[in-house]
Amino acid sequence: MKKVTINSVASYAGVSKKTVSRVLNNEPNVSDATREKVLKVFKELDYTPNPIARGLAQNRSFIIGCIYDNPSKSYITRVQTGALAACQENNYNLLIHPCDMRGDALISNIEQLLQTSRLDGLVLTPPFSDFKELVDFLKTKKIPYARVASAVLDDESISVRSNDEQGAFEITEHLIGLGHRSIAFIKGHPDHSATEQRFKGYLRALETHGVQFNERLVEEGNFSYHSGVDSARSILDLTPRPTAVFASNDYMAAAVLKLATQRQLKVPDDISIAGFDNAPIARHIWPGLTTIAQPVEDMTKQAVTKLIESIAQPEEKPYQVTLEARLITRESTAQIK
Amino acid sequence: MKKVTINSVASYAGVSKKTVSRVLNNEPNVSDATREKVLKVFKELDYTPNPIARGLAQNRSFIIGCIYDNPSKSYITRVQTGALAACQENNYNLLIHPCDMRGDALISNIEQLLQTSRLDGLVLTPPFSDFKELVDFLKTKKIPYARVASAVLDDESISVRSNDEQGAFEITEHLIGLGHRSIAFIKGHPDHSATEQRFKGYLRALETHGVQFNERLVEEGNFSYHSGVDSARSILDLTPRPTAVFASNDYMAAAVLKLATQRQLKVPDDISIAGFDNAPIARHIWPGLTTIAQPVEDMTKQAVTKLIESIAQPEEKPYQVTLEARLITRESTAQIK
DNA sequence: TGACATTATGACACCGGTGTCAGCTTGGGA
DNA sequence: TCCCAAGCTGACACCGGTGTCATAATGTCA
Repeated sequence: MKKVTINSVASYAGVSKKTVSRVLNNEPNVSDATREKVLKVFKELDYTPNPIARGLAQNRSFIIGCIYDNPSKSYITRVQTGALAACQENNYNLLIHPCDMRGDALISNIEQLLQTSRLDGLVLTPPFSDFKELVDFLKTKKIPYARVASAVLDDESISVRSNDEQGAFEITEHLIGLGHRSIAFIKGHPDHSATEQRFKGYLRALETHGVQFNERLVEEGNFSYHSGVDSARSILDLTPRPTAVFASNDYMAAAVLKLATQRQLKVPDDISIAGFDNAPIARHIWPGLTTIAQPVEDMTKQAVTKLIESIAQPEEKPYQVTLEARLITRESTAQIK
Repeated sequence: MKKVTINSVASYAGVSKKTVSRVLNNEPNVSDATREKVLKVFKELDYTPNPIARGLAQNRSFIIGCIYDNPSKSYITRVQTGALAACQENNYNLLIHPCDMRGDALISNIEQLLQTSRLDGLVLTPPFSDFKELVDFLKTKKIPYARVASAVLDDESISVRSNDEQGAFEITEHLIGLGHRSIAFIKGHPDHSATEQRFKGYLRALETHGVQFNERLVEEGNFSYHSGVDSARSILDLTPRPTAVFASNDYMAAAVLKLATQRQLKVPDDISIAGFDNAPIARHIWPGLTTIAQPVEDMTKQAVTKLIESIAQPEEKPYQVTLEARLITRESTAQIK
């Protein structure tokens, strides 16, 4: 079984390479008869163009990079799912690149990645979506990029987000509606812009409903389960104990639930717990977590689709979209007793 | 800023392209003086070879594909971590390709993938690791592949596994040691070879310790949380109720725990629960799950490293290794009352 | 019917590497 | 001193596509 290349197709069809190339790329100026003939040969010879050769000629790799530094594995999985969907539709590949947000070497690490892999574009997921230094670097290097779940839509680039502030507002409002007035809050990782957004939503809900803000009820977390345990300890030790806890993601909420249960507290009877993200764990534990569902796959898919479009036609075409988040109530929150 | 290519390096250093290529690939027959000179120019010009051009010349893509169809996201994440580690060390990229194990189109789907992406090799993760049809296909196509967590080491290929049977034996033995004699078992997905292995370990432990096997205690699951819920329902409805449940993975074990808790059963006082895999959820819930930890990252890393080696030097070099699994006891199992 | 615009096609260079092979240096042994 | 093997180097083709430009074929209009 010999390799089928553009040359074999050309000679078999009795046309030049270039004509075959034209047919391949749906270029104009090919007569219908010739196009038909070549297409038929494609079928007969079962021809697939070699993306590497094409990449060399066009100085493209047909690979999109996705960088992340996120403690939430389920979030990453969802991002990958969305990105893969977009890539598959456009015959792109996805290169995943976990890296360390903090290290000094970050920028040079990314530069290295771009150099060696010749990526056509980069998807920035939290916390990189709002990492100004990196974004500026990509801008000057003219590397196409798209941002997922960035806090703000402030530039001419591609950015798809969901409304974290509004989500946090709604879930806090839900707790207030259940009669809670002492609602603890666990913040996320300071590098993530979502952290501030979710906190803002919490504050706005308190204010809207005339609930006094109490800064002793706020704990610093970092989105990891472990940090949730620490925060939970502080919160459960408070006297009077808050009647509800809103953690900035489900892992930390799960940690609160675990510690509360260990301490013989009944959830939601003794304390209500709410999370954020609708991670799998939110429905894998008892009681299930009330949380906010974000369309992570959809966000990422849109971002990557637009990114690939912008690679093909590099006019500056901003695409800035905010998708809605949705409250999901489960058993972990209830009317105050 | 102009692109730095092998040509610029060559003319700058005053040697031929080929000599630069020799230095790049550490080939012999380059004088030390020349080598030094070229290496210096590499630094000065900050040269990085273009993997696409190299790929075209050598008919390689420097991309490894990883295919999976696994309900356990955390397992996939761990596989990716291991595979990425090996890839990064060898300047390879990882292409992830979720696909449907059952569909008729599987083989042609994979064929399509290989055609369009020109992968250099494939990592088969469960359930594909033991999918004979696919393995045979790859063999005839002479596509290098490595198998992760396959049930058996029976051929001349690359295969890294951990000892599922022994792990299941140990955890069952642990339960027997705690006084349990009525131990329910939830099987995994029939397509996964681990399913049978774990069941065998369970049986062997019963036999070794003279515990009568009772087939009514065995439920069919499929590794998903949801299937765990169904199995849990049947098991908890049994009279007399078993005093322990061993689920073939942690998600199903978590489902048993959730249902038991919903039904006001105390774990482990009323019923002990054990899982398998040491997934994150095993320590994120209360009580934490007693389980078997497998070196998934390490397995995958070894497999991919060997795979890349075998691509570079395609002599038939089997690499068949079994790593050990480890019992982790947490709060979900206890002495029978 | 002739002049000219438009469409269709192919020859050829090029992308940035690697493989082959020939030619030039060296050094060691006869 | 001469010969030959081994070491070093470069010229050139090649991998499989795409871009540029010249040319051939066709159509249009006066």
